[in-house]
Amino acid sequence: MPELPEVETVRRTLTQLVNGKTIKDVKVLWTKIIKKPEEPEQFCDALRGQTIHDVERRGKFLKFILDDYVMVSHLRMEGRYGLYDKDEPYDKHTHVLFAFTDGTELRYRDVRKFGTMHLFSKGEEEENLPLSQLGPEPFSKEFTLEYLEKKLAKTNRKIKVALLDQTNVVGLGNIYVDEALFRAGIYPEREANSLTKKEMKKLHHEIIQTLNNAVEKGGSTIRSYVNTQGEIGMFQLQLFVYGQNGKACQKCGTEIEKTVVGGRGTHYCPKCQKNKTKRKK
DNA sequence: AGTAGATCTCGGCCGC
DNA sequence: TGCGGCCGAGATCTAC
Repeated sequence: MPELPEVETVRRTLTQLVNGKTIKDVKVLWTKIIKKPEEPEQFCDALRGQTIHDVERRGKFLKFILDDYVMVSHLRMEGRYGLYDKDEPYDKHTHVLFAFTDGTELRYRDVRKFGTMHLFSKGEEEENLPLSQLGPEPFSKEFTLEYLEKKLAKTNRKIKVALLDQTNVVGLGNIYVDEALFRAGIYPEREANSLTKKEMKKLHHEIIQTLNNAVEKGGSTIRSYVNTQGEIGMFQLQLFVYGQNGKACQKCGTEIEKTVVGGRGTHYCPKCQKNKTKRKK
């Protein structure tokens, strides 16, 4: 569920909470979360004594920059980080604990246990999975209109499916892809290569805008949001279509519909996002 | 090479 | 109260 804006919000908060802290010990209670190295014990051994210098983001992944390593962490659906006092009890959904030398503890909670952590020697993280295949950041100068046009022109996949593909552009998940398509007025099942130049331009703009608005909102309203459990809060933009099925479209009043596209629940306004798949002539 | 579809990760929750 | 089975999001794997 956390997509680029949520991950960015978590990153900003995390950075304020853990930068400069030194790891004294690591406990892994659910080993399947640790994907690299293979032995969780090696994961713990490597991290002991390391100082966190920064927390960065690549797509939906968090990167913890340490002395000699980079820990790459994906929250998947329900992963959360929180800073606690080491003596505070933890619940059954807490799977990884990073104890710092100052008596605080960074804890990873994940009800579904879908999240992942990879530990790389510094400098090796970008050239290996899971980061190596990722497309450009939507806010970067690489993500130009021309780039998007080129990518989408050579595929007849449904536009929603193409946008969820993180090798094309990173950051969009099921929520913001529906929102961006709504804002751009594009039917989610349109073949990517059928988009007109004008639609392409609008879409490119709305991808950036949708994500940027969400980041701004998260950044300004809950800059350092930590709930009473010490957990870092996530934010969600006011949504036009996602989860709004059955409700009136905020732009035209038509009822928002829900279908399945590429196996994903898909929300759209049948009037604002007309199906123009069959273009005449 | 590109892509559709399968697989994998689980606890919550639904219905019986 | 128990339990089989489905759901969901995203990355990755597999087969065409």
